[in-house]
Amino acid sequence: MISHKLPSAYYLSADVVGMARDLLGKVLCVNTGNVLVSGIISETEAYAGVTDRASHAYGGRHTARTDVMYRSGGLAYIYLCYGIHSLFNVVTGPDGIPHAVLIRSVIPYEGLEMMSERIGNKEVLCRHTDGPGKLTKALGLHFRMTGMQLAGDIIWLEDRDITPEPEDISVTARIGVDYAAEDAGLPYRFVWKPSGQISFSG
DNA sequence: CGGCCGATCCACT
DNA sequence: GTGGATCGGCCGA
Repeated sequence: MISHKLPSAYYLSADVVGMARDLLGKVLCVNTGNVLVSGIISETEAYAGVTDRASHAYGGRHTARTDVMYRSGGLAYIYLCYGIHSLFNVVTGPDGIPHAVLIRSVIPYEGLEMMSERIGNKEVLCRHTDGPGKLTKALGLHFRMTGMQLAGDIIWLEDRDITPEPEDISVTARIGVDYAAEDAGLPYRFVWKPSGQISFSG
């Protein structure tokens, strides 16, 4: 069987905004306890290195938590937000450049039974995975998993040739970053709203 | 060591 | 639309 897994080299692009756009339609897979769950990425935000006031690495801040952002692309950066939610980011870019893409929404894809269990045995709908804190709960991603390789066999991304139509993608300012002053309005958020049936060629 | 705060979510009104 | 939950990280003293 063909592997659709994205290779480590995929994550090395220095264009973090382009990466955020490109991740739409990719499949985020998580395998814990020998159970696979996955979702199709439908909303992302770019966080652009040390110059981005909204980034945890702004101004070169480099702490135990943010160290993973500075490493070569292809790692998971997962952190606790508001004391409750784990938020999942894809670390991108070359070594030393702390770029990351926040995954804000996915479309439930595989492992619906496991996802249902995780969200309280409800029927799994898009509304259960359409926020950064919600999708990590459904997929079983936890901030303790930060630093994991994305080309490994616990967390990885796949290219299943799911390609968003350009007209179905909107670009907006990022959510919840008002504190970032002049960077709050940057067009770094990408939202894919499929207008028709999602098609698969792979 | 203390205090503040957050890349959110949900229950209420 | 509003406010509370909830706690690790970060910074200043």
